[in-house]
This record gives sequence, structure tokens and C-alpha cells, in this order.
Amino acid sequence: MRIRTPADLGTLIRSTRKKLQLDQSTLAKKIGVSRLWLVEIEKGKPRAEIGLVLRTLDALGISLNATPPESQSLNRPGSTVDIDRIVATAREPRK
Amino acid sequence: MRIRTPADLGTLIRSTRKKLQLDQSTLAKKIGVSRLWLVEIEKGKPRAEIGLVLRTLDALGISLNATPPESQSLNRPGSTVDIDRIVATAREPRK
DNA sequence: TAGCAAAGTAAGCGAACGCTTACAACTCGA
DNA sequence: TCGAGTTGTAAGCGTTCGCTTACTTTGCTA
Repeated sequence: MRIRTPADLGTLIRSTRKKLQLDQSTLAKKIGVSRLWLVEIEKGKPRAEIGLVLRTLDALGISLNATPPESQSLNRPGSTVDIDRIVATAREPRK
Repeated sequence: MRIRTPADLGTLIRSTRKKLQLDQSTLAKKIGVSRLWLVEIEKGKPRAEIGLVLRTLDALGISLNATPPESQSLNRPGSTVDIDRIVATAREPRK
């Protein structure tokens, strides 16, 4: 599935955890984080550490693949990247 | 390319930025972060915010796709997830 | 319905975040 | 070689992190 937001990641992590029939305490212990951290992540916490998120995906056996822009344009004629539009939806105020 | 660590992301972001012929100040301004933040990210800062990292990928036109464990086992017979090994390489001490 | 396990919420701590400003070092083209 | 542009490093600020501990709420099975 396509990952665009922290909420996408949270949903993916939660659904995969449930599929593997793990509870939050068990997974948290295996990753090496607190159960509270996992609760926040599954809810889509935007400011969590990228390193911990990648370890969580690793612990669940989820692999992450990045596709650079030129591969996309080759695969999808007419698909362009609107950088200015992305910047227009500027980072939401903190808190 | 497969993303496993914050350093993988940093390398990808830097090489894509150079391919698009953008300098750090220009990209940082478009993302809505400081140039210093981008410097740290390209060096593989493990504790950066996941939300800002996803926006950076978005700004560069890089798409991220997650593959759950069962898809992998279907596609790659014999491929197993060693959760215990992952936990064994526990999170490095902070700082 | 009841009880247990799992998940959600809250508070306060020490540590690190991303920021701005300033400057040093590097790269590259003329 | 020189100079402009780019990148790297540093300090201190206000804010937020992830943690532990404790408790509440929810979900599910008997």
C-alpha cells in the first residue's frame, strides 16, 4: 500500500500487528519501545522518530520501497509532481 | 530501492535532490523546513520527525510503498521474518 | 452479566528536537 | 588562483519527545 502520511503508517502497523495476532505489549517489547509509544504511533503521531518507525516496520516484517520520480513518469505518462502544490499545503502548525 | 534505515532515506533524498538539480536551501524552503534540518536528514538523522520525512519524499516526487509480510512470503518462498534477531539488535543508546 | 486482558489516557522527567543566526569549509567555473 | 555559491558546523532557545507509573475504559469470552 502507498504510504503518504503518519496516519497511513499507523493504520498499516496496527492492522499488521492484529493480523499477526500480537498485542501492543508484546510488539512493543520486541521493538524495544514503550507500549505508550506504540499506542501513539498507531494513532498516526506525526512527530515520532523515523528510526523507531522503521524498526517497527522491520519487526512486523513489512518492507518499504521507494520509487524515485523518473520511474513514475516513465510508468505513468502524464503523471507530474506538483512541488508547488505540496508546499502550498505547508506544514501544519506544531501542537 | 529498499528503505531499511534513516541513512537509506538520507542517501535517497540527497541523490534525488541532486538529480533534480535543487540546492539545499531551495528544497528546504519548498518543504517548509530549515536548511539545517535537511543537512541532518541527508546525513541519516535517526530521530527526525516521520511527518517531515514523508513531506520531503513527497516534495521530491518519491513514492513509498509498503509490502506486508504475507505478500513477501508468497512472493519469496523461504523468506522468513526473524523478529527475535531484529530485537537483538536493540535500539542504540540515545545520544 | 462478570471478569480478565488489552487498549486508551494522564502527569512529570531528562533528553533531543527544529529553529535562527553566524561563521567556516568546500566545490566549481571563469 | 579567485570568488561566488553551496554545504557543513556550532550555540542557545522554546517545544516536544519517549519514558515510567498509574489508572480508566473497552472488548471479548465464559
